[in-house]
Amino acid sequence: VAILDAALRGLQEVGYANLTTDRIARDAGVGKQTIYRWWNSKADVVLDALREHARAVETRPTGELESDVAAFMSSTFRLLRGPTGTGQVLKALMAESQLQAEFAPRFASFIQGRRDVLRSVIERHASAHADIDAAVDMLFGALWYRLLVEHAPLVPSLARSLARIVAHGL
Amino acid sequence: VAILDAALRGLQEVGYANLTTDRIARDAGVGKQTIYRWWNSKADVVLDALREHARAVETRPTGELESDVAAFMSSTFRLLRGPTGTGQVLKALMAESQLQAEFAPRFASFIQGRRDVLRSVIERHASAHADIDAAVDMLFGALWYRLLVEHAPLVPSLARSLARIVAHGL
Amino acid sequence: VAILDAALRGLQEVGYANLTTDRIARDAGVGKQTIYRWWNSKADVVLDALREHARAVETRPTGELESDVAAFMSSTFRLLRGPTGTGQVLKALMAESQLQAEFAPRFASFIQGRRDVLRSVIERHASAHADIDAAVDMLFGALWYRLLVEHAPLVPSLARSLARIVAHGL
Amino acid sequence: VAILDAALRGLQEVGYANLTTDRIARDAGVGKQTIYRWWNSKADVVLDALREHARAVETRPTGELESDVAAFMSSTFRLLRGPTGTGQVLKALMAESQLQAEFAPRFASFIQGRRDVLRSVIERHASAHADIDAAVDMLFGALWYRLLVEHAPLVPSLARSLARIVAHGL
DNA sequence: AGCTAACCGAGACGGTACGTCCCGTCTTGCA
DNA sequence: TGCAAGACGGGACGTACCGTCTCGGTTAGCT
Repeated sequence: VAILDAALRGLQEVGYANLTTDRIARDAGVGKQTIYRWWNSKADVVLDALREHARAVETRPTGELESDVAAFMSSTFRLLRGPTGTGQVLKALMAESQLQAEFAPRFASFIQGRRDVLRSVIERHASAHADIDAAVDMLFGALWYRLLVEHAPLVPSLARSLARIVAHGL
Repeated sequence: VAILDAALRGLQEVGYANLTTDRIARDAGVGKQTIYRWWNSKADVVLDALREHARAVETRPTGELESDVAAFMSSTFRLLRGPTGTGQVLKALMAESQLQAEFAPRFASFIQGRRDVLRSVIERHASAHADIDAAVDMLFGALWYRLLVEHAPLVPSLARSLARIVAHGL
Repeated sequence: VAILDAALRGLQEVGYANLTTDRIARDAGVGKQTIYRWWNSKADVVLDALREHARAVETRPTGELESDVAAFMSSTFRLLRGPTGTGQVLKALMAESQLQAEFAPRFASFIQGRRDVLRSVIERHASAHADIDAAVDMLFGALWYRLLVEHAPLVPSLARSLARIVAHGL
Repeated sequence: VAILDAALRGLQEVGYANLTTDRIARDAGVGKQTIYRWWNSKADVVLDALREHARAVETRPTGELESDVAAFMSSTFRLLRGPTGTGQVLKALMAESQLQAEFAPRFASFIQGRRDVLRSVIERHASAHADIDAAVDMLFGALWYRLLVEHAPLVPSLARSLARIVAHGL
């Protein structure tokens, strides 16, 4: 509702770190208590506000494991680098989930949702005995690792490299 | 010095999130100012306190890429799961580096040190045109991903799976 | 009605200061709105709940000013020290009337009622030119002063002392 | 210090009921914590801010009980009606001491200080066996009663009436 | 040996955000 | 249709830490 909108607006204006509960409340024209009634912390609000963004990543199958994976990763990269600052927000949520124990499970379930999508993409092609979990961890792991450490950008060529290695390695 | 000891002690007693500068100062029998004279935040103190732990991961080369990588990853996993809570602290530092912009570069350089070690392990065997950066990102990425999200533990069998996929995929 | 009962029950269980409108409503099995429809604040509810208690103080005239006054004051003291906590509640209402401007006139009219009773007791005996208002203020004043400050209890001997001074002084 | 000044300023600008801890802190250019470090509530701050005002009431003895008492009461009335709003603030403090149990003893000791002054005035003349406590209660009682209920103002003629009754009654 | 200067513990300080509490009003859904 | 139930906007509260700033006592070095 208005609270989620206010949260997104605040994220773009001042960034997650400077986003306060008071600010969201004021922007949304809402009492602080109303926020605490429905969520446990600003992290939960932001996670909710973000959920719909994530749905945007969809790929239709081609015939090949490598190209499917490359397409999926590319599409995700694009979202994260996009103008909505989704990447920056996800970084902050990952951080919050480390520091606020009670937020962690809710964030983990969001992550699990993404894993399931990628897993189903791989399962379309992979042999049954392959270690798909490890592959998913490597793909998303590389993504998160670059996102968090920022030693290098999430460029399309990386998506292709990752896809190639996994496709050959499985 | 005594400050680093107090920091480590505090980490094990209350965890990173509940560790405050005041607490470290009191535990170390030191004025807060003395801490700020040498470090910029508790994250820097903890990073310093941690640096020596990381040096423990060393592997001597065998003849094979796959087994070298598996050994390196296994050894790292062991450290992270160890009784000193190194894994937990690293998670918290990664989190802090997202929320405190000025800490990020110092943490990134710590990360880069680890990358360099793994990279040199791979370079002993890989062909020159292989995408080693992507491989390193996948290996460390998978590690961090599991460490942060905790959807599955860092078991030795994962180390072997990761090594196999990378060795075949490169 | 049930609301007044719930208010009295609440007063004895948690005291005036911790009595909230929500609590009265919940205890009475009533919507908060229903309370606000008939009263302006919890102070008004409590004042209503209290009114009947006050009627209990009645004295029949003897022949003497001093003994009539002593009897009236004694009787009032007895009520205030009684097991219903009337004294405690009155203190709280006096407090509320200081902090909530719109409640003050309603409380003042309650007070005026008591003044009228005492005044008529004195007028039975006093000479017309005596300053009865001052006497009433002194008598009730001493009562309220001890009630509010609690530097000493409202014992019967005080009632006699007050009556003696006023009777001789007028 | 600056906090007490800010409190007094705030009292005159918005009155006790609308005076908030945040406001005092902001006006004084001070962190809220600093206030809570030295006082327990805004009531304590205000009580402190007020203490010096009270010292202003001093009377030198004449030869007569009645005139001494009348002078003391008159002088006190003048202070309470004065332009600093001392009377209004005292009302609010009396109210607070009813609603905040832990403030009550501190306020009571302030009250006791005033009692001691009046008592010593009376003791200069009164016979040893007279009930001076009752007299003090009546005098200050009448004062507080009118101050709190506001059924009539604290005019000098009242001071004279009270003094006469007490002087004749003792 | 005495005097001075640097250092450092202790912790008060200005400041910001937090999460809770209660108020008095507004909305919903059952009877 | 009326009322219980309770969500809501609002705003003060008291607490927790942050990073900076005094304040004294101690110590080390210089005279």
